[in-house]
Amino acid sequence: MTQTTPSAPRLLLIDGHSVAYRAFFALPVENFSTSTGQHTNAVYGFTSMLINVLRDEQPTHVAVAFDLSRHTFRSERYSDYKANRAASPEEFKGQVALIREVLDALRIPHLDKEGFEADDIIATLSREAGEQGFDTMIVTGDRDAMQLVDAHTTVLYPRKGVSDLLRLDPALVEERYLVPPKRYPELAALVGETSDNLPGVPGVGPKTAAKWLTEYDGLENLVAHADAVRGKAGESFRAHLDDVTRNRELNALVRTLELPQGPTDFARVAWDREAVHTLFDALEFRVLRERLLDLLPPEDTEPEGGFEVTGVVLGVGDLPAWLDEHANGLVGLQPEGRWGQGTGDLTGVALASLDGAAAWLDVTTLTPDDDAAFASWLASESSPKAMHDAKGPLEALWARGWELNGLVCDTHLAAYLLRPDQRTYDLADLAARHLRRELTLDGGPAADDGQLTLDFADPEAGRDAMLRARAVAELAGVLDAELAEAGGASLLAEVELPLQRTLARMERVGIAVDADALERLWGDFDAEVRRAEEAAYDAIGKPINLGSPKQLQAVLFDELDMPKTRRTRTGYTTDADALEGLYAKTEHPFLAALLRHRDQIRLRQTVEGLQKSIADDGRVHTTYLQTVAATGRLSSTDPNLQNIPIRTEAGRRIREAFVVGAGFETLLTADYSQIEMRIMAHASGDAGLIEAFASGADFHSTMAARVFGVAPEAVTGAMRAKIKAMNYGLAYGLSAFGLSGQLKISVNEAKGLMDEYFERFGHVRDYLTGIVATARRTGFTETLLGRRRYLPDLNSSNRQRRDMAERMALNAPIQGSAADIIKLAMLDVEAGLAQEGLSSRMLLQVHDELVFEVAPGETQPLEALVRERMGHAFDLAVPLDVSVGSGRSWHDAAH
DNA sequence: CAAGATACGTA
DNA sequence: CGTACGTATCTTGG
Repeated sequence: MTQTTPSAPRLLLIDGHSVAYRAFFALPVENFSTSTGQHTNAVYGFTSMLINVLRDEQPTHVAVAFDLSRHTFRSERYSDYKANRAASPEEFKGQVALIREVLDALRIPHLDKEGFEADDIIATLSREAGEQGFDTMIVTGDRDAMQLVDAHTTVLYPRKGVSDLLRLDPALVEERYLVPPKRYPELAALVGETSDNLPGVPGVGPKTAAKWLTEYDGLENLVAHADAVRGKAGESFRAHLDDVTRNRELNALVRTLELPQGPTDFARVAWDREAVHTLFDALEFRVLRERLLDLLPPEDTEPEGGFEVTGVVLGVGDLPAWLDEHANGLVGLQPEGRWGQGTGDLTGVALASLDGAAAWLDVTTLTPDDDAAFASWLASESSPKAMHDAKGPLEALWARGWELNGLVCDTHLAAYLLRPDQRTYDLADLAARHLRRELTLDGGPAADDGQLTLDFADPEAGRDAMLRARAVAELAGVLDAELAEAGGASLLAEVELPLQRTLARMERVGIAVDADALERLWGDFDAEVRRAEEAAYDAIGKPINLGSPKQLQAVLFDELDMPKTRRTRTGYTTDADALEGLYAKTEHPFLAALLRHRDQIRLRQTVEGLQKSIADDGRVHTTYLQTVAATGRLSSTDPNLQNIPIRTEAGRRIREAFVVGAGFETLLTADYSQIEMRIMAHASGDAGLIEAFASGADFHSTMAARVFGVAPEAVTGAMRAKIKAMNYGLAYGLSAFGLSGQLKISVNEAKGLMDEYFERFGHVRDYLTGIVATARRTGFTETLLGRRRYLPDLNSSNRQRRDMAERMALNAPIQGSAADIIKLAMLDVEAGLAQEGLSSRMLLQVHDELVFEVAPGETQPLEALVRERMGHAFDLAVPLDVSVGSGRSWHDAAH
């Protein structure tokens, strides 16, 4: 491939200590620490700077120099050297070692030398680099480095913090310091350097110093003619000649060190991706990781460590023969194009076979013969294919009229099942982690979202896609094997893979909305927003930004002097709970208006969001994310249809705008009641709990009757509410404190309630403690279908982290098993629709609820089908209760 | 301008 | 000081 390489190699040298120290003071240490208490502000700042410079300067060679200790030849020569410097703060210590770890992971060499400073190393390397024809960039906060600037050497000096780097070339050095770079240390010797504890000549500043140096053509000559220097400053100079001479000796950088490595040894190489991930996980650098991954991977990858394909760009009529020859085993398929909102379009497809052959097909210019051959191969169940995140591409394939069958592995889904709490499943990272291979792409690692645009004028078009296709094909085998090892093979093959297609269908179909109804709603909510706004302004006598927590805090706690609420990181909370508490105490009309405003503005924006997502077909097409929730749930985005309001009357009105589409009869909703408690009953085997479900009576009341030891008809509303909160809280790792807060009772009372509860339902307690104990031992929790979630923090020495992990461990198998069950139900229902030849279709999933669009005359058969299939998706020790409702809108279909 | 914090909707 | 999410907005730091 052709790459425009600059004529000269570009060497980046960084003064590690200087930059780290700058970063340490630029970024507030209290905002940068991991949950284990390790401070990371210097590491963060250094790494952030490094990423920026790698991106902006595109160096071909990189090295970092560090100071070893404060004992150097300079401190030998002058014991007060840097003696004014405070010992480095406690929080700084240890961060340098972490920076070195970062460099190791990035495979960037770092050097130090006993008795010398990082500056001297850099001075030596920059000299060598100059002699060897490099262009050199030096990042340092130490001004002594100015003396190194020349036509091929630039200093990048942090102006403020560590991200704003000033680029100093010879002209700029002269402009700023009034002398050429070579003379800078002479000037510094006269003026002094407080940070090094080198006093200069009193009364002599940069201007005088520069004037003298110019007049006498340098320090040496100036010293020789010290007697001739006139004025008070001249006297002062003569009185401090020794200081000046010493300063000059000390600030001269050593350019002739013996170093084990030279510039040519610093060529950039591929990162150790696994180490990067491990380290960034430990440092909790989320954003930096993303920024790092956005960088082009280094070009100098060892070929044997990367992916190679023999790629061809298929021309007219080439496809059938290629498929015949190479598509005999598993083929990796890498589509390029764009997708979203339930549809998409493809520009091209790369195919890669495990025999090493790869092909690129421009699907926009296919002949009818090629099209037919491709369509038939795609649709063939017996031609095995692997893809990475196939759902979007599948919708794009459908949009071109192609069917896809024989997808035996999706590396995105497989990687998720293996490690469900990763943030991303970037193909290059998977290759590094599971194949220990570097996937080096020209176009950057961005193609996962389908937004990559390819330039077809480029003859290399398709190269990246072919490499990705090859990586997918190879990964498929490895991930399958790892998954089999972890007991997750059937979860992939029988649940997630088929579900992906089901979700694609749901996304493609979308749900109809009544745009006029939304318009009216918007108007109503908007009017309410304005009214509340005015009421709020009236109540405090002036307008403020009601959406600004900061301004609210000023009004509530300073001006109105209300009692302080719960603390947040930045002040006092103004959340709805707290405002209601304040209202109960003060009855201030501002609070009522504010709460009303919050409500209405939120409703308005929900409506607005929906309006913006209405597609040309008058329907809203959400996107389900299948690999985001660590428990195994789905999530919904763009727009999120899993958080449409239901709890308040005003909110429910929004559900009236989700309606049955043309040609269909009604919407039908079906949801599981108390599925998580049923899973708890099943998994714990608690006889009391199982019985409570078997009775079929109101669950919370039944439970309350048992806990309080009263007859079912004697259960009061308060008793039921307490037990209901307890029931729901159990699966979340509820504490007595949390329960007390929620029920507004004392911690003691809450504790008593919990004791009483567990007294009656002992197996529940045993089950819950057992989950945590097992997970602590094995390292993971497991759902009914064997879906794992790894929780290494269960053994953390940090109590907060450990407690958090314990709550996750309690919740994951329960929430995850519920997710398993509804996923099975979705597949069963879909299969049932096909078997029974029904035209009704599944539209939405909201964790324990499914929404269907019912074809004319199918209400009865669909309801029967849904009840049957959802009710028997998985065999539990208690019945799976399903409630069903139908109506013209989602609201009306509620039950 | 991007990232974090806050607030809040759902199960 | 219960879990799992996504989105809008404001604030803050680069």
